[in-house]
Amino acid sequence: MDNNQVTIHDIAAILKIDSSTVSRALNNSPRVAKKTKDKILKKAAELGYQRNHLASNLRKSKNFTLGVIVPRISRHFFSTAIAGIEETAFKAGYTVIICQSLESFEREQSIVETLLANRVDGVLISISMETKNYDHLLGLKQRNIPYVFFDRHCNINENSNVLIDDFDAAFNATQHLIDQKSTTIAHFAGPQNLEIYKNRFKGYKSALEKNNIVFKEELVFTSSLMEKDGKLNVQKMMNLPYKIDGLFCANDVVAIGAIKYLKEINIKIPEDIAIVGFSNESISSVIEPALSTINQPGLEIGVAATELLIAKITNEGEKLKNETIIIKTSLIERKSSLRNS
Amino acid sequence: MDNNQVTIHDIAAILKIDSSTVSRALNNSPRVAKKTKDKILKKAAELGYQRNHLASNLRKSKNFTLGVIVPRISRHFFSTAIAGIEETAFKAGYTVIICQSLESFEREQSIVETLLANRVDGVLISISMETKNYDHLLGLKQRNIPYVFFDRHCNINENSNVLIDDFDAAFNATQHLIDQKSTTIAHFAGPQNLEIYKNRFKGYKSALEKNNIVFKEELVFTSSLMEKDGKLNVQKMMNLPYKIDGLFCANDVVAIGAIKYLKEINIKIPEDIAIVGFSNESISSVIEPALSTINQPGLEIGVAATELLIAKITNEGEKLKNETIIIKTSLIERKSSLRNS
DNA sequence: TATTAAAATACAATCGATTGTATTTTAATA
DNA sequence: TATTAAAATACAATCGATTGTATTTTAATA
Repeated sequence: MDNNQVTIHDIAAILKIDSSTVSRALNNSPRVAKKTKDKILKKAAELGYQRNHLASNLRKSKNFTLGVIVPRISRHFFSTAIAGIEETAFKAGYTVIICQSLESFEREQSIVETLLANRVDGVLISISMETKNYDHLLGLKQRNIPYVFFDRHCNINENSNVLIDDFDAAFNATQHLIDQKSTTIAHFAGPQNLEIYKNRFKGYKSALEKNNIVFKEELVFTSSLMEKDGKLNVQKMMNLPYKIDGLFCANDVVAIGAIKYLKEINIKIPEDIAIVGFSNESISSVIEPALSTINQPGLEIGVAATELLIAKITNEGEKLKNETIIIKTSLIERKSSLRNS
Repeated sequence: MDNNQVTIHDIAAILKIDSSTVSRALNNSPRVAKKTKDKILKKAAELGYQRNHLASNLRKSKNFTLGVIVPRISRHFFSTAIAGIEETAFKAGYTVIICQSLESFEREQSIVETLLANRVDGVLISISMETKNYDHLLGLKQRNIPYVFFDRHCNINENSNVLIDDFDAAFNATQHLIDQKSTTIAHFAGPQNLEIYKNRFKGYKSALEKNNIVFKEELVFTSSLMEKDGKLNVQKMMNLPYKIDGLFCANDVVAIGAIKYLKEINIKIPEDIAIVGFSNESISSVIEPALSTINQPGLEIGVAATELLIAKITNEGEKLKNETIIIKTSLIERKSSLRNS
């Protein structure tokens, strides 16, 4: 099968030298004389030697494999994050196993089990909407396998995370709606067991307070943020005795659902109601009116999370302290919220 | 590091039995007595034994790793294909290395090199727009590493492919435009070095012929099918001395670009010009008017390609003949082309 | 019961690289 | 030149599982 793969033993035999010296030379050990090293490297290049990672990793009892758990690969944010993860991991010599929870807690649990069975060296995780407890991550802790949350993290302490400042972004989004003369602003919130949605909610609330707008519980509609939820939320919203003229959505998908339905029932965006979403999915610049949203740099988040994870794996001995990295977001102002232009 | 991982030797020692017997029992070899097998499996379960794949694969000199080369992970079609690939590969015990060519031939070449260095057991590839020759795949052939093209294949024979019938789909799309009373139909074509775009072009042409519409070279605009190309193509198209009332685009992205610009210059879709795209990206149902398109089932294609590749890897001895699997597509009729409703 | 074949198990080498320890070679100093 | 320390290299075990061959045990038959 592996027909003519060159090994260190082939090189050793040709040069009449021990394979341990060849190994050390290829790893640039100071224990090998410069002259010998050169000779070995030259011959290795000549024969087209390529290290057998299986053997190397077996000996070092390291897998050079990372597990990645995301809700859904095909979401634009996650696919760009994965691009960053793959690239960073690959450069550092790691292979990546990508798994989708599909927002199911049960699936997420079994994925963790499988990753453990595959002896990953570390895990990147963005938890599902159903995830409310974290016992399924204990196995990782027990086996001393480091993990880093990205985007959808959890609220237990002593974790490493790569996040955006959801509170801040939501605050800015809401403030923007207020700046555009919205006075009665609704919020389509995500599952409140997830920190990110909790913080987006808080940011919304805080912006209202700061502008002396009374917060009304009835204006908050919590759902799984699917497109259909956008329609359902709008229907409920329309039954309220308020003239709602602003809407901050916890993601773009639910905002798109809302826009589609609002147009159906002939409500003008942004004149009657100004809307801001969250995440900058690619659909958001295409819908009409184009959706204002928070840009969430997936690639950058993926890269940072992977770098942090690898640092944790590598410096395991020194017990790298837990770190939380915050990646900057920005508000993209589009037609769905711009009343002045 | 790997603190308390149980090995076959641990089980062997406890049961006072040889590790080779333990290995055979765990692999359900007929050489081990049922009674012994049961004893071993029970103890293995009790100790939470998990096979060390590194050791196993080293011995079998197999990597259980597949390489995947796609132009861009974040394209909806590819991200869903990857979901299918990951899942199928994982079930069969394979890990997947995902690489993006980003439509660059140079990058594609170096990716193949890296995959070789990583000793993948097989490769799934959807070639870049720049790829015009296939010498970079010779290394795979030489080392007897099977590969399967999916979607973007190439025209050299003796390959395995999982494709859609681009000709047929394009024919149907064009026929649909004709059925909707289009008489002068333009085509936004993709790079003609790629078979898929060649076939889409041919399908378009064939539908015209069948309906006795004279094919005009000037109505074909070839580009890289980016969004900006949509605008550029429309500008060129508008300078022609024809009243174009139908447009078949080789992908959705260029169609979206076209629609956006056509709206800017106040041309009515579908009344003035009916449009059909290709691939069913998620943006296509969101644009207004919603874009008619060809549904290209990414997940299914990914699954089929992976199954075919693994079959080729597994039956290497028997030299599985090259196979081309065609996955069914369907025309999704939306507002951008429906004049009758 | 003795003999023989078949079944079950043990032995030992192996996949390829790494690494602690032992040995040899080289260079430095008396 | 003889002695000693340092540098370079060789030896050998190891990571954990697999697999061909040898040996032992069991069952079948005379």
